[in-house]
Amino acid sequence: MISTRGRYALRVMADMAEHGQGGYIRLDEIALRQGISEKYLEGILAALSREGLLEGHRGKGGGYKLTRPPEAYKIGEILRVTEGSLAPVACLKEGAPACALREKCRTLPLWEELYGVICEYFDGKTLADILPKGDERRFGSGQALPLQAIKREHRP
Amino acid sequence: MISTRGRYALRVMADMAEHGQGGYIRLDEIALRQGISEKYLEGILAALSREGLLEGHRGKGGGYKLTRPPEAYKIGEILRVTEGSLAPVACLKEGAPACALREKCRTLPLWEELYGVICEYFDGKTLADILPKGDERRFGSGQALPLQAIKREHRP
DNA sequence: ATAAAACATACCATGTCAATAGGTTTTACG
DNA sequence: CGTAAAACCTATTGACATGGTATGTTTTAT
Repeated sequence: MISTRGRYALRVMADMAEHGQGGYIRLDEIALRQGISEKYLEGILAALSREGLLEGHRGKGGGYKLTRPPEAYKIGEILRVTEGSLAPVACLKEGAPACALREKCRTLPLWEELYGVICEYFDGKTLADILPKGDERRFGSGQALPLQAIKREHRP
Repeated sequence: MISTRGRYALRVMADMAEHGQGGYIRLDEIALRQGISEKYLEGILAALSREGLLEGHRGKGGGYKLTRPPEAYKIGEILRVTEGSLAPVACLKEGAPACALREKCRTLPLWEELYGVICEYFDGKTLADILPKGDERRFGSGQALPLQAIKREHRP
């Protein structure tokens, strides 16, 4: 199951895409809007920042901002950073101890296929897909360069 | 994430389809073959029995057996009985407290669609789909139970 | 110099999971 | 009958994750 960590992350990223005009957004502002505990949110944004999905700026006037246009964030990417893994069963997680019955297991193929379905689902959608229709905010550079390519990549 | 409860349930149902010839199979036999704690398995089989997916018979010569042919068990059904719900997020579970931001939530449609994908996946497969190819065991033709044969088959 | 903000670390309360323990009923069979 | 075999039932445990809190430290604009 997807925990609040990943769900909050998605909501917050969407919030930033909607409310950020290219400038930094303060954490407490986001927490207030989304009804999330400030301190708890800190840990989530820290992880997203560490992995480069967000850029944090310290000190007065600081905050966080997106580093890419919404179309360039795969939902799966955001969830993996915050949830760790999207594997539906423990034995498919990275670093999981090899199952002794692996070869005989009747259900392993089932989980593997489901894992594929889930990844396809989450990697086939971007942050832009969960924004209100027509919310095409211009970002810093505003270059169209990667946009169509990205869209084509994920929307066959 | 699917816990061991649901995963064990599937493996055990498959085991019973493979090794039961219409007769009752003792719990400890299954636990041994599948490498599952006997006592833990008790609780799982009890639930499946309570919901009518299995029939339990007490006393000497008792055990469990399937109540239908494998094709008639949807994977989703087995998992729901043992896992409780297949909802990918807490807010979609039955009896979950209504989310205050439900109407504004950017991510709710995402979870709802995923929930649909998961249900489709699990309800589109049956127990027969995880059995070895060509394993069309007769049911109801209750031949005498070859328990010794089973034991010999699986003890190296 | 100061205040605002991100960043970092440790802690806690709760709940679930997997497993175990110790019993009670039911049933076949000699 | 009596007995052993089996399912059934209830409670407890230890480990772990989750969601959240507390208490700082660094950086930065003014």
